[in-house]
Amino acid sequence: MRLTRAGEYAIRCILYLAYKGPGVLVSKKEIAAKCAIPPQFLSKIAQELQKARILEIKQGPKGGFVLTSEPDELTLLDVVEAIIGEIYLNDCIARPNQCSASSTCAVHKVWGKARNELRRTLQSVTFKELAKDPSCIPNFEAQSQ
Amino acid sequence: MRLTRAGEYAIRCILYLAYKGPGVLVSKKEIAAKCAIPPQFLSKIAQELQKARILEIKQGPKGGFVLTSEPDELTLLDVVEAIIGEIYLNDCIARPNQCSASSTCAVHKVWGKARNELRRTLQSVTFKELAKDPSCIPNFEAQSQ
DNA sequence: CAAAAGTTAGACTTTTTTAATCTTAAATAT
DNA sequence: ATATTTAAGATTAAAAAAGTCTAACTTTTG
Repeated sequence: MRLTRAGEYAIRCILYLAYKGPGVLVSKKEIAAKCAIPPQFLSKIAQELQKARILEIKQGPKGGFVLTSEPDELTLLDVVEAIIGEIYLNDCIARPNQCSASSTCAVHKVWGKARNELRRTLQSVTFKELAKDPSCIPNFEAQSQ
Repeated sequence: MRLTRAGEYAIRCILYLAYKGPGVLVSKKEIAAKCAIPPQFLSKIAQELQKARILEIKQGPKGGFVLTSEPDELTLLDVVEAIIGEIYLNDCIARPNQCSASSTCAVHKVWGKARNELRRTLQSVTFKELAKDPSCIPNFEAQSQ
């Protein structure tokens, strides 16, 4: 019942990009260093984020990542689900057809409610708000480049 | 971000015991069959539930498990946390000292809030209520013993 | 246009976690 | 005493997560 490390990295990466501002290109190297993310792993994460149209990857020298979505429209939920897929808290809710229990089951209802609340909470926070405080970026204070 | 199978099994097992009533001894074999839980795995789960003082194990012939807690005081959260430990939704919140970001970080606050909501939701439901509807027990309808 | 710098994409490996099973031992009703 | 039932810990198997490697592709710049 934990967010994966890939999910945490994705949040940090987008937080950093949001802090720099949408449209600003930042090199992978810089992001990896500032956010303490293994560079190759960051590539994979960025690919997923690009698929979700959250950022764009620019190749070649002077390449890097650019935030394409608006920080005030981009939520924590968007980024988390781009990486780990739609959030479900248990398998029964995720695969109702495989579960022998009826959909009216009381336990199901609780997990469904919990899931909705969690998604709503993550959706209520935008990166515009989050980027006001860059303290969640591990090496934010460190020398640039 | 999913409940483990052990957690699901634990819920079913307790649901079954709660349906039978507190103080009623039910054999492991019966529970395993009715709740579709591998018998040996059920043993391990029961041991954890005993440690948490939710049920008691009785050995020997005519042995089995007895629910020792009151169904109207026993919550989903109690059972889930007995098996998977205290719920945390991300590592930063679970191990704040290992996380380099400050505890005042905005991202942390959101995850902390989400965690509290989730725990509160699971805590708001007792097994007395849940046991009214046994449809979450896979083979509930099947022939008894 | 060729070389250098930077990134991609997918396969592969390692590590960790989860799930389940096996084996030997212990408890207890009859 | 014995048959039944469960315990406890070791072990194995399977699945998921985390990270790395290799070869190829893009793009800037001399």
